[in-house]
Amino acid sequence: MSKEATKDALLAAARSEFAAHGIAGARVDRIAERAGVNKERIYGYFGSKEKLFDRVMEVVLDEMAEVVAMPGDDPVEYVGRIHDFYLAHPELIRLMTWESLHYREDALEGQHERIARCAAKAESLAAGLGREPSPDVARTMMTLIGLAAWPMVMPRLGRIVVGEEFGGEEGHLRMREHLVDFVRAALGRDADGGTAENSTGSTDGSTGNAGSAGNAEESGDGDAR
Amino acid sequence: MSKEATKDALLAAARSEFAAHGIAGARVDRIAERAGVNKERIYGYFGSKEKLFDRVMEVVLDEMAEVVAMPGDDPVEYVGRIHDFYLAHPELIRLMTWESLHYREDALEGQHERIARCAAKAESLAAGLGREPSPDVARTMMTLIGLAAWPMVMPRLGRIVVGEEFGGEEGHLRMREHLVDFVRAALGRDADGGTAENSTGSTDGSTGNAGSAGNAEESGDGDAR
DNA sequence: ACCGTAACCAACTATCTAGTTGGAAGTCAA
DNA sequence: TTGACTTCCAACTAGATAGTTGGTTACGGT
Repeated sequence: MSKEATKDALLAAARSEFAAHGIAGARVDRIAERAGVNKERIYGYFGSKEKLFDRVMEVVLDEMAEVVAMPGDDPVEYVGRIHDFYLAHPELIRLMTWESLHYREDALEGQHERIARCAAKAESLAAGLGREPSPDVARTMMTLIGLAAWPMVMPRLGRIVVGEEFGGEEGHLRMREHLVDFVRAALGRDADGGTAENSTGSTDGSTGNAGSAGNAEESGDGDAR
Repeated sequence: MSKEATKDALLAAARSEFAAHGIAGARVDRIAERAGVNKERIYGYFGSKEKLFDRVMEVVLDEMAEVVAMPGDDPVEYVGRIHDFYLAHPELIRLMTWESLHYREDALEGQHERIARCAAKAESLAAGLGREPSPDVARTMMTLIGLAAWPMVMPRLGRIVVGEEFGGEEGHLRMREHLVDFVRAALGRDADGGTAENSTGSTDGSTGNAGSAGNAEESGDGDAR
């Protein structure tokens, strides 16, 4: 096994382990075992458990930036898309959440580039909104990401607030529709986007929009907790 | 020291410890020490570290329900209010977050009553929105909570997306305004009172037209499942 | 005072865990 | 082959940690 392959195996194993148990809960022995590599390699290549976590997070943050990329021409459907992605890749959002709890002020490697890249994305969103790039557009982007991710971040709260029907495939679909509608209203986009459906200020039909959404799921990514 | 006082001291200490370090990261010795109580009492009264965490969470969830209570007559300012509360009580949101990562399907004690109580709140929100209580109103409530909490849940993401100015008192204030505007637009409530002078100026665009948008949707076929 | 019950605690233990060590097995060049 | 270098690993260690134990102190009734 080459050096790189070993490192990759460790990173992949660490990713699952950290996603499932967080930093404190993760066990280096489990990581090594799952990677089929001797534990000592973790220290040889990464230095410590925590540094390994940081390396994992750097990759994850980049992926995150990738996903969140290109709000494209339709900020509304954008939210649906992110939502679906998070739903299909729970471990991504779990890692983000662990990281946020760990949150130390000192930046992760490459933070600066990530910020820069993100600024580019915000420009794209600004274009989609027909506005100039500005901190406020960036805040909108932050908010859209939050809306899409929230149901997956706080499942128990969801069950408390929404009730039993929060969960399940059906529940997720309903939530998705709700989010898309919410954002549509917030951004004041009455169907100007190419979507076929009539925006209907007046409720009723409801379902119409969800259909337009282009696929929803695609379950992938095993790694359940 | 009476039994109750000891238990309370332990719960309070546990709350800080768990908020700071999570379940796996928390140390029972630290909890006992901070409570000024012998560690063994934790096992005597609560059974285990994990059960202690559950007890803490039951209290926290109740508080959460309390805060989230009474959307009252103005759903828009409601979001600002929750936002401020979370900002002022970070440990509450941290505990919620740890818990969500821990998430085991089996409900915490009293989950049912919490759900019931929350349903009552949703009714209040429905009234504020001028709509009938429905699962969709509950979803709106979930979304509003998410909007208010998101910046505190994902500070690092905030810094990446929004940039340096995300943090600090100024940053929080800006975010708050943004959120309130966003919700106002989404719920189609024109500004009544003199809230929020629009600092960013950005705001305007949406508010106007969004008013028309009115409500979002109500799913036709009642409840699934 | 006496007794039973319940709160309390110092010290202990069995286990677990991050991190280390010293050397074996490959790799490549001369 | 030799020798320098790198990747790899089984076994080890020092310290931490959740959970126990056995006994002591406070308390409330009779």
